[in-house]
Amino acid sequence: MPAPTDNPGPDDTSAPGKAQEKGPAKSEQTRALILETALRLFQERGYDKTTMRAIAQEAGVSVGNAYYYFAGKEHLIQGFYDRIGAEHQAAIRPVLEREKDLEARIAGVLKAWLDVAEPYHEFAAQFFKNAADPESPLSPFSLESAGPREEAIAIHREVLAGSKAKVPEELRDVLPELMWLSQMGLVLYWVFDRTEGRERSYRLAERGARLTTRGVSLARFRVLRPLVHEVHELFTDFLPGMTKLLPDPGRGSTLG
Amino acid sequence: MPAPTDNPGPDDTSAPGKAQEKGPAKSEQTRALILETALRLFQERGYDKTTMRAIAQEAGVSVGNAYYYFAGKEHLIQGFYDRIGAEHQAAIRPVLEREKDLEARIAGVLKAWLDVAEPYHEFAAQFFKNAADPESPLSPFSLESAGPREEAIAIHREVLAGSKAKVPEELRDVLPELMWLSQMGLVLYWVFDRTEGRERSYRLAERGARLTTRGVSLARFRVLRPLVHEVHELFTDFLPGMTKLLPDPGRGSTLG
DNA sequence: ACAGCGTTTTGAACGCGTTCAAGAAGGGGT
DNA sequence: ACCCCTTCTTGAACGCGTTCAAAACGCTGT
Repeated sequence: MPAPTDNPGPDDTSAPGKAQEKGPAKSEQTRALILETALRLFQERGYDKTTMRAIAQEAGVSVGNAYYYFAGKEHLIQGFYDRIGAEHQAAIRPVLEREKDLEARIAGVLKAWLDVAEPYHEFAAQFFKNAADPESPLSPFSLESAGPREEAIAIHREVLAGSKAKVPEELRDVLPELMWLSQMGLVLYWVFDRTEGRERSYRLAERGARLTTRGVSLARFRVLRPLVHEVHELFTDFLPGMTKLLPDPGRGSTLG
Repeated sequence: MPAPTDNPGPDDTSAPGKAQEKGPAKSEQTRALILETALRLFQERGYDKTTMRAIAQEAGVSVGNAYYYFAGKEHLIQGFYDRIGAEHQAAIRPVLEREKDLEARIAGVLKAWLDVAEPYHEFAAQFFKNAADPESPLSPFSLESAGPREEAIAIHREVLAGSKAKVPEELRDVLPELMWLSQMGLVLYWVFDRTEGRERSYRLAERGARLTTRGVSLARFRVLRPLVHEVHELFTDFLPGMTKLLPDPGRGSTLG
């Protein structure tokens, strides 16, 4: 367990001093300074070799101050998630406008992710370690990541909606989530990928896009009804419930 | 990075003193003692709350001594992997002899795993953290895990071979690996599963078994040819290569 | 100016994983 | 017996993430 994150300070993504009415508090500047410094050092030296002391010193603050704003070292890499997410959103815009073919759209979105994530590959493993930990708020499945996750799924919804492909009724709801899940698979593969320029990951993205497209277009055949139904059931039952698997996040007042 | 694992001491799973000709060296006893103590304490107090100092003290040795036998704290949990693997092998024997129906065989094997793994669920997350790290030898995809991984895949091969289901030529080779991969998916789900008695994981196992079975039996239809071909290609191309994605493990003598 | 109070900042201290130089044990070989 | 070499064992020391009591700061009301 990293830490209960019950700091007295403002939590991640929360506003500065709440009693404040004025502009961007000094607090936000300090917070940003620490974050920027951390991300820079992570990129320069790698995650493990960047110490909290170094971050603090380089930012011109004390160690304790860093912990006032961030619950722990791993919370600093949340900044990378956000950054990648934002860059990805920007990168796919032209792709989704240009391409109308489903396969091209999927491949485009996936490859765009690989593109923007490339600079961070070196320590991607590091945040994957935390990602696999159900306790960690950094896990893509965690409640805390619900926002970014929804955004990512929305991308796939748009990929699907903007294409001319005919998607069977039954799949329409779950498919985006399924595509997101397979994207997580790609990410996992990518993390392990040591090939030059992440070449194999790009090829996997292409193949995955093709496979998905074929699957979708075949899904309307009669023989596949039971299979499609099965897939649909499995993912409606188990995917949305994933976050619910985690312990209830402190139901303070149960109204009873 | 945990540590280069180039200790002077005997490596995991290696014989004791090599110059020795005699029986089970004292060394092996010490090693086993430390391991047993560690596993016991992990189970009693959880992984994080068990310190190396406590393990050493409880085992009646010094901290340094533990590090002589094990490259690091996380290497101690390798013992759990082995234990689970062995217990699983034993647990599936009756299942594979009794059941001849493919779906029942798959479900049986998966549920058997959930059964034997249950006592370790509490800190399963901990070893999953390492598992997602490509650098870690504990990752199920790592070269170091090739042995256990092959064993696990062999189980699925046997599941398939011993059933009366007709498996299309093209899938016969890759299917066991695919089933193993989906098993890893189940394990991931299980790690996150907080429901009573891991109830949802069991249901997912059942559903997964059904889905796989349906998929296999449908795979012989004509319309599905391209899809099956796609799946086959994707997994022959990318799955076996996974370990190859990792950096070459010191190619000492390249024979040329 | 001053007191009161929330917010922000500090840095010493703690606990833990890990390392390492030094020593103890156990055998041959002479 | 003695030396020498490998194998094993020790525990102090190091580095790092993290905590916490105390101080500094900034603001508002009087």
